[in-house]
Parts: sequence; C-alpha cells; structure tokens
Amino acid sequence: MNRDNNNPVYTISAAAEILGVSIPTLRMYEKEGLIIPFKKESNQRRYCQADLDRIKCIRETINGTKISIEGIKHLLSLIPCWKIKNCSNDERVVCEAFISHDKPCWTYSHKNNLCSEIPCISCEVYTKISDCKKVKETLKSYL
Amino acid sequence: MNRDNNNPVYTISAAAEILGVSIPTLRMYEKEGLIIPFKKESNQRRYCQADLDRIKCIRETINGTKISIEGIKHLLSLIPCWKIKNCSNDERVVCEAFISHDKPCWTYSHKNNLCSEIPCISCEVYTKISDCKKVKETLKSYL
DNA sequence: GATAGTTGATATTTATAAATATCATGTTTT
DNA sequence: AAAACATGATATTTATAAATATCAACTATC
Repeated sequence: MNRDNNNPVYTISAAAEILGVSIPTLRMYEKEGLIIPFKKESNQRRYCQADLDRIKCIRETINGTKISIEGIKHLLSLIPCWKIKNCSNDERVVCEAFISHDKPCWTYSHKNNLCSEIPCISCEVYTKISDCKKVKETLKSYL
Repeated sequence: MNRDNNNPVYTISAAAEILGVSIPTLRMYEKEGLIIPFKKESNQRRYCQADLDRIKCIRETINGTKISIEGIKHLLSLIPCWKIKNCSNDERVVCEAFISHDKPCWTYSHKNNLCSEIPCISCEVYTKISDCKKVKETLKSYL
C-alpha cells in the first residue's frame, strides 16, 4: 500500500530486465489476466514494485509448483470477492465473477454492480491476494 | 450411491479399454491422488462405474481446460472437508488437510481425527466432489 | 502347470504450454 | 527528425507435463 510499492515507474523493458524474462512474456501474463499494469494515456505500460513482486510469484508458481496458467486462473477465481466486497444477493446472482469459476473476478467488466465504482487495478480483491497459495487462507477466514 | 455405480467389477485392463487410455495412465492418476480404486486382498485394482466417470472427468479437465494435474490437486485441496465433516477446532489445527493447500484431503493418512473412522474411498468428501469445476459451488454453499 | 493378466518401477515418446523471436506500425525522447 | 522504445499480432522455439512402452516379479484363471 505504500507509495513506492505502487508507483508505476518501470517501463516494460525495465521490468523484463529486472525479472529476467522477455517482453512478450509480460504481455502474455497480462492477457491471461494475471497482472494489471498501469497504462499511460498513450496506452504504454508502466509497472510498479508490487507488479514485479506479483510477477515473481506467478513465475514461481508456474515453474516451481507446476500449476499451469489455466490452473492459476481457476484458483484465483475462487477468491470470494462477493464476501470481501460485501455484494448484495441481487448483485451476486447476475455477476459473472460470482457465477463462473474459470478466471479471476478482475478479468470481467463489472457493469451494473458495486465493482464498477472502482477500477480493478486498485481493488483490494486484486491487490491483496496475488498468490494463489494464499487462496485457501482467505477462504478459511470467511468459512 | 446406487450399487451398480459403486460395484468394483472392472479390471485395470478393462477400465483402460473402456476409457481409451493406457494402464500406466490409470496408475498415474491414482499415484497423484485423483482416483482411489478398490483394491482386492491381493492388491489388484478393481474399478467401478463411478471410478470410470471420475476418470472421464479428470481427462476432460486435463485435455479440455488445460489445468495441469498439479493444478487439479490444488483445486481439490480447497474442498472444505472440515466443514463437510464438521471437524472440531482442535482437530482442524493439527490436520494436514486443513492446513495445507497442495493436494486433496484424501491423500493424507488422517491419524488421530474423525476421518480415521471411515476410509477415504467411501468418504463423501471424496465421492461427492470429483469434478474440480464444482469446487466453487461447494464453497459457496458454506460461505 | 501353463497362459493371461497383474504389480511397481524406470525409460522413452508425444503433445503442448510457456517462452521467445520477429514483424509492421505507433509513441516517446533527445 | 532521427534514434530508441513502445504497441499488438503471428510464427517459432524450448521446456516439460502427460502419456506410453517395457521390464522382472507376482497373482489369477483355465
């Protein structure tokens, strides 16, 4: 949450350099909905330190635990966003994030519910649970 | 739950034939904890119809959705067995299935808690949620 | 007691996810 | 306005998960 962690100062090439990955890889993670970098008015990406940490964690999960990207997406889709955001029942039953189970809530557009008020990039559901190894802990706290 | 579905009549070669997979593949799914076939006194496997359906579902998940076996294991580890079985808090805090998040509860030995009373092969946690696409529905029902 | 089928284990093959390279076009910087 | 770096898209390479083949030892069936 501190300013330095969320200050989007790294270009995509700088981020790739620091992380030791190629630029297309970073674009791929984004396309898969695993990361939401800040975008300038010109559409250029800027990464913050929290983004780099998040990507580091993604890589450890893919290369260390052998969970595939598709598996990570399914795991992150289980984060109980409707509980975290205190969604009404009326909102839940029409919300794709609540209904589906194949990708994280922040990959949906969130029209017509309370999630349209705040962009996903700064939503606590996205920012607080970046590691799919921590989904179970989160679930336990609401069960 | 009906007798025909749970009658372990198929040998491993018959099961492989019906499913269109090799015998080592069936042994692999078992080693990974995705399936628990009945074992005769002589240690030979016998598969029931419910086992075949379960394996069909596993294959669809691996080959259809592209979730890896490791991903499936992580997803199944999120089934809230402690809620389903009504585990006491004392039991939970020392239970590997409750604590860990990398493989399903039925892959643990369950010493010293209520799960030691009944073998996992006939436990409702194992038998009722074979499809990791249905884990979210199960979670919702307890959230 | 001979044939067929099982066991677990290791080695190998195959399929494909993950990562990278390359492209023409657009933006930023000096 | 030239150089450096960005964009998305497609094609290719690489790494490895998933599946299979093969093995000697053991069990079942006729």
